[in-house]
Amino acid sequence: MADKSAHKAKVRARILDEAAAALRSGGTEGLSVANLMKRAGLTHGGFYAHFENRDDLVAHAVERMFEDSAGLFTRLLPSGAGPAELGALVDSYLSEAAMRRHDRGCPLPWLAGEVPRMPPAAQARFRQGIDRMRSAIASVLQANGVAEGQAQASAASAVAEMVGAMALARAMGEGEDAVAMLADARRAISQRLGATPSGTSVATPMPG
Amino acid sequence: MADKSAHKAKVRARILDEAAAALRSGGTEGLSVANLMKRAGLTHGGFYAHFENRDDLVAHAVERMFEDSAGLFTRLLPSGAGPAELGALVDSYLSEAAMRRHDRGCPLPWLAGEVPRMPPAAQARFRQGIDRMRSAIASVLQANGVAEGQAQASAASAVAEMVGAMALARAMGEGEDAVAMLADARRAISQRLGATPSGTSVATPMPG
DNA sequence: TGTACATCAGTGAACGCGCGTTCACTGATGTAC
DNA sequence: TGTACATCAGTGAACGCGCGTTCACTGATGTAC
Repeated sequence: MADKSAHKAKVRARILDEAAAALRSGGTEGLSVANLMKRAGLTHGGFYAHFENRDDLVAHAVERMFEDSAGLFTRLLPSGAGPAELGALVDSYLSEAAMRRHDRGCPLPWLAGEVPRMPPAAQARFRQGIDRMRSAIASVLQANGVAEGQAQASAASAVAEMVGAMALARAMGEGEDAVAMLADARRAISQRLGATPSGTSVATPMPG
Repeated sequence: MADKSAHKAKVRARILDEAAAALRSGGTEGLSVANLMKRAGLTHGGFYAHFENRDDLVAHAVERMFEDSAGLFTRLLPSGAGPAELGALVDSYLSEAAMRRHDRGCPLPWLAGEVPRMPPAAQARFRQGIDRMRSAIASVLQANGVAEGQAQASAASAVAEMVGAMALARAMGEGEDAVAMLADARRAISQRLGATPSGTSVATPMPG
């Protein structure tokens, strides 16, 4: 019994990983049950042993996708984080490597525009994901002496530019222009958050 | 003959308007030829008298969509524009009304994430559209004394945050949180561009 | 330990449906004489 | 001006296809005695 349910959990995780990857590169409509199951090494009929229906899968896949970016935030912004950690987060989120990785990472630049037409359960996961990103950044700002209201506003602005810059960089074709767009955004965000970009050795003071 | 081709052009424009509206609210995949033609008051077979195929339509519909935001930029940023006009543009692009209008306006917040999987012709229109937005803002900054490199970088950063903030506001459900997100972005962008928000009567100097 | 039975993840054929595209046609309009 | 013909936007039936979902089934695994 234990072996059986452990096996089922593993298969379910495999399906979700494939679904998350497919959603990123194909959007909500680019994900078909038959294709997904084939990629997971199964036949389409078995899908319904793991998920209620397609909408249920999409909601869980979105949750799975956010685990990637939540992981990035948790890893790079431990408690006690300051300008250097914030700078590293911004640089990491907006790195060229992140732009070119299409199978992993934050779902927002790929899917933000589609959220309004997603099934309700998936919409809820997105709202939660956005909120967590904003809160994580706001907490660091507050812990470093920025007033709450200003910290919330600065964090929201930073998240907006991070998501927008990555979406536009990919829309621009990931070439020279796109790389420049990422660099411009990294610099602009780090500057107004008082964060220290990864490459910099001299610390900039956090605004108080 | 003249009457006949004028009629055809009108019908084609009507189809494109409907397609642009459908793309915004349904994405690339939410647009079906049969549905579109019904909305335009025709039957699906007639579609091929106006467009080569579905991809051809999508490319032209994207072009049509950008005409809306290009119009906004041209209207609000005439030659000789300064901080006040720049502030009005930012406020207008990121207004609550713009967020709630789903049938008109800039296509980027809706579709930026889908661009990488669009047909090549449509991708090209998007790249052109992004470039025009950035150039329009950069020109104003340069005309007001900002050095070229800095003007380009600031404009890119502003466009990224405008697109990201609007996409996230809609993804958040267009409620209180979304309204706050728009306000935060408007303030952050205007501040770093040295622009004067519409509601402000005291002018802030443009950074030089 | 050995046997009979229950569970249930996964199979694969089948369903009804909407899709993009094709095509023979209709009928209003414009042209030629 | 009147008639015969050509053009072509638009019609609507039909096509092949992939979709999400259902369902009777199979067969490996876990449980009961």
